[in-house]
Amino acid sequence: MIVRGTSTLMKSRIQALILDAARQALAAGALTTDQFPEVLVEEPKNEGHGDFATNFAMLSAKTQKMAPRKIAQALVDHLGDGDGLLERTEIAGPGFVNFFLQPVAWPDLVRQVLAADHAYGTSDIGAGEKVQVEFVSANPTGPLHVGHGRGAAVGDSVARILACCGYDVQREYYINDSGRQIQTLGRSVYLRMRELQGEIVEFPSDCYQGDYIRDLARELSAAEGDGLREMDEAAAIGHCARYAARSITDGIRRDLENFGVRYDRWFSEQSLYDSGRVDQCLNDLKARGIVYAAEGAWWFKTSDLGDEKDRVVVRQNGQTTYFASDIAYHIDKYQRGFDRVIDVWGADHHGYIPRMSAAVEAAGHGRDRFQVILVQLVNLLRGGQPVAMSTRSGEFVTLEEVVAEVGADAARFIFLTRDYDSPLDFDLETAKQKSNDNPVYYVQYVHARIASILRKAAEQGIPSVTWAQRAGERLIEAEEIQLIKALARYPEVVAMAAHSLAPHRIPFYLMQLAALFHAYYNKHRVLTDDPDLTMGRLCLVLAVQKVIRNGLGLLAVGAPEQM
RNA sequence: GCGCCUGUAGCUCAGCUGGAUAGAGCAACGGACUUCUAAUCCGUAGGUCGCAGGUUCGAGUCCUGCCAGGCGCGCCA
Repeated sequence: MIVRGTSTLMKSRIQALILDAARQALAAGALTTDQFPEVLVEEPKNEGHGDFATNFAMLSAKTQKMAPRKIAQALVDHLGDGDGLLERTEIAGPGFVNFFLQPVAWPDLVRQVLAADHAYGTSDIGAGEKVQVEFVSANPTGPLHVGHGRGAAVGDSVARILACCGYDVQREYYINDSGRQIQTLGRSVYLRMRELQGEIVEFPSDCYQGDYIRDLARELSAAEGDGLREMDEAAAIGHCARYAARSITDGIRRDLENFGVRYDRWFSEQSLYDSGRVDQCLNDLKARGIVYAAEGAWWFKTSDLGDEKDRVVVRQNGQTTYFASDIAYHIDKYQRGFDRVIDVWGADHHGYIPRMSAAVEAAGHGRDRFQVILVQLVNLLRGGQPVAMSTRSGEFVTLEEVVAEVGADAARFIFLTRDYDSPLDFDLETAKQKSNDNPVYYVQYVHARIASILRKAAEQGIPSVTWAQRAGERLIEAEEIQLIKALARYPEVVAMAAHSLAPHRIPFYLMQLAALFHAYYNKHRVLTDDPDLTMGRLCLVLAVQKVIRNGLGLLAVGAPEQM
């Protein structure tokens, strides 16, 4: 793993030392085999256990056929000091080797952070792999609600994290602008228009009930009501459908932009039909016997590929199902050259995964190239009380309303401060609070506070913060070393978030870093009478500020200069 | 009935893919502002990691079986 700007990062240096010691020990006959496990280095929770520790000896016990503590001893006996990096080592517990670093080894990391700046935390672990992240993809039949907001925050953040780690990422929104629901949308608008024109119409319960349908009807009526009256009903409904879908899609795009989310591509489902790719795909699958006719319909043999039963792709009435266009869509994704496709779905769609995976596999792509992030549902609360949400009745709180009430930063942070595998209670009152119940401000406050220090420093005649060895050497307080260690961890946190598609690691890391900073701030002054000490501390807090900014950037949350 | 997700402090949640004495915030209690922003900090208290087995040097983490909650199980999307 190459982590830019941190190739001399402590952990990898320790790993190298351990591996080297193991080889030396083997050469000296102190070990029995070169079957070494992966060298795992961790930071012990307990400070008494050193700066780093490895469980190499325990993991090797079986293959080496030796007692763990004896292996540990062999390692320690052949360990170099890493050019003065190590102060001492010890063997502890069942066979841990604990490493204690020279305290002076840490401040240089501040220099590295400052030098890397925006690039600190970026890496090449993605190696340019082409990844597509498709998220939200809500049907253009109504405005986005909070659940979509969670999906948007997760999808966008995953994309940012992957891009940060050297993946070639594309964000895409799939517009379901075809099919029966769009017809229903058109009919809903059409009927509301006739209502506006004074007709008494019975509005069916399976039509979209929300007020936004009336708004659309009003707009359309004002713009081209006359023309529509002259059309026959079917043509008018079709026209209404296209108008409404386009208008709602525009609204969705605007809401997402206000939420900090931009897509590289908006992909139309209808375009798959227009270009004949759905038919082409079905014919191809029929030719291969994967799609077969039965009971007057066409079925996909998903049961051969792990699904519990076969699925219909063309109904008895000749109409395709959504599954049919989804197959064509996903095949198209791979044809566009993506090595990996990530779909972000609401948890209520989880039953769809086996058949989609089956389709991807049938198209000749490995299952590891298709990943679904299932985002659990959002319970919207106000002051602890559930807020009624029902798409059917049209009574729901839209994403736009939530963003207007609590702000995009707070909303995004809350969405991302929970594992998407867990359901989320989103309390509007809590989200508005500027307290520690609402950690986005806690983290942003660090950035603002440091900005304030830097302004003050400039007033006192220190216009720029520049690293100097003798200044860095003054960073010896325990809180300072702790802060630097936290900074050192950042690139790994990002890499891990990318590897396990776990954006929530970023906010948790930032909260931890913020806590260390606030504690430091309360205990020590940055601006002192001692120029070297002051410069050393300015370097440190500037490095903290940069990491906070970089981290918040992965969440698309702002880093304010003042609050 | 079957499948997926969840179950960790009073509440909301982490727990780095199996490591050493399980953490944070809120709420509670007690402290700290003539100082670079108190949207902050320090301290106290709070636990049978849903339950029971199993795997091994070692389990909140992995496997099995239960229990509870959420979501799904259509020729709907």
